[in-house]
Amino acid sequence: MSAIPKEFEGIYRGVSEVFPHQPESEDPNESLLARLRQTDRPLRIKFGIDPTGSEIHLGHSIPVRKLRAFQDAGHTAVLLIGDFTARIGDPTGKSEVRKQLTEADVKANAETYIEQVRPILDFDTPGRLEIRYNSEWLSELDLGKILELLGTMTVGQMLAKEGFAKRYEQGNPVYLHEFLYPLMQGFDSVTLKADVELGGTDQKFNVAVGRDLQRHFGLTPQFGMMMPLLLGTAGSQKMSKSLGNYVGLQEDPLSMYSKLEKVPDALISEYFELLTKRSLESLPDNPREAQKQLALDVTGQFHGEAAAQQAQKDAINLVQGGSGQAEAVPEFSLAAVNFPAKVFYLLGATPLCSSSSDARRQIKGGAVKLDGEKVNDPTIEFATPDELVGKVIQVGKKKFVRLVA
RNA sequence: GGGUCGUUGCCCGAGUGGUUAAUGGGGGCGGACUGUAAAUCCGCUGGCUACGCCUACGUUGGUUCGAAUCCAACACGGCCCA
Repeated sequence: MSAIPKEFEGIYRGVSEVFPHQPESEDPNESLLARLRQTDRPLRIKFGIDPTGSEIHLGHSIPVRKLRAFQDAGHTAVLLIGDFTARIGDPTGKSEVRKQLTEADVKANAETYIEQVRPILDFDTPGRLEIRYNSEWLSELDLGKILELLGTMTVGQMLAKEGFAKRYEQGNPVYLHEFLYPLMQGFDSVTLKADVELGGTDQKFNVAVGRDLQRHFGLTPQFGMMMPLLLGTAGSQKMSKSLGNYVGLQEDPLSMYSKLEKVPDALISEYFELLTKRSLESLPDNPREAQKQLALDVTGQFHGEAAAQQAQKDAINLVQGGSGQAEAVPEFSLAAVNFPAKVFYLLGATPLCSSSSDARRQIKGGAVKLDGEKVNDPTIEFATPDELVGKVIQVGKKKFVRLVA
């Protein structure tokens, strides 16, 4: 991607591929730059997200941030909530079929998603944001229309999709209704009259189908703008909730900061590029310093600078043993615990451990501290909440909770 | 529709009647070390206020003192045939 004019740097930052891509061309259908320069109206930038879970993470935030960059350049962000498609499940990247969700699940998830992206997008400037649900048109499709969609592609073309081909070759099931997914996503682009569709690199096929369908329905095909998949905090695989290596957008400032300040060195510059506006030349040489600035920057985006600063102070205090000094530690109400309570039971009740059995293991593993003092015996018992109120309990180096009445 | 093989814990994948909550790997978590990183080493990785009890190997029944392991039916999937 050479010679991006300064005015479009924000739009092109961290992008791995744009297609079609004829940078020399002045044809607004072959070059996104040409389109951006020549357009006489705000472009419609589509990003779709399927509400398949209740929580989204930094990986999802990348295309959303890109939407924001387009908004800031005067274009219209079209945030598509795939409430209909969520129920089929995007086969992309899956080695097996995703389980189907109920309508109620999907609806509940969709509502939280909008709240979660609120800090990123411009919700206020008129004309800059459009939120749509694809059940609006997909649930209306009749068989005739569906057949028309199906008729635009051959099985061979479908099998060109990496995921399908691989599963098919490995003898894993590929269901016919999965073939509909790329077509539905493409039809979304038709309905929304998208000029550009954003997505992770794994979405290239689906976005390309959108182009084909738009052409089929007599529209100008959209551009595809693909972004790298964010690697998870452990550094080896893509960020994903099921792999447990994610940073959720809803996490409290301290957890968010704590996770980000220990991302592997190898990921620091990529995180900066994809999650912040910092110029990569301005990053400090000292990786420790870079981690801190990264954590501060990203946490600040979601919680405000003051909260991020506080999280940094708290993180330092907590780790250096001055446990009680931290202020913005998330609270956990002891009202949810029956007394007398043993530590492991108490800990199992907090979000720090997944179960009381897990809590026991963590204690045995030497991971647990109460107000900075290591807890060795899982069966220590507290008769009443009184002696616990105000204390900070922690598991490992980045999970803390303050006990309150 | 017929034949045949298969269905194991987050994932992959061993296990073919009795120390099997189930080998191993991946992933994750924790500890040591370090820069709260990486690499390396070590531990943990069903549930239960728990020295015991409960639930687990597609589902439901059956055989047996005893089954993830044997039998039957069903469900789902792969391959071959139609």
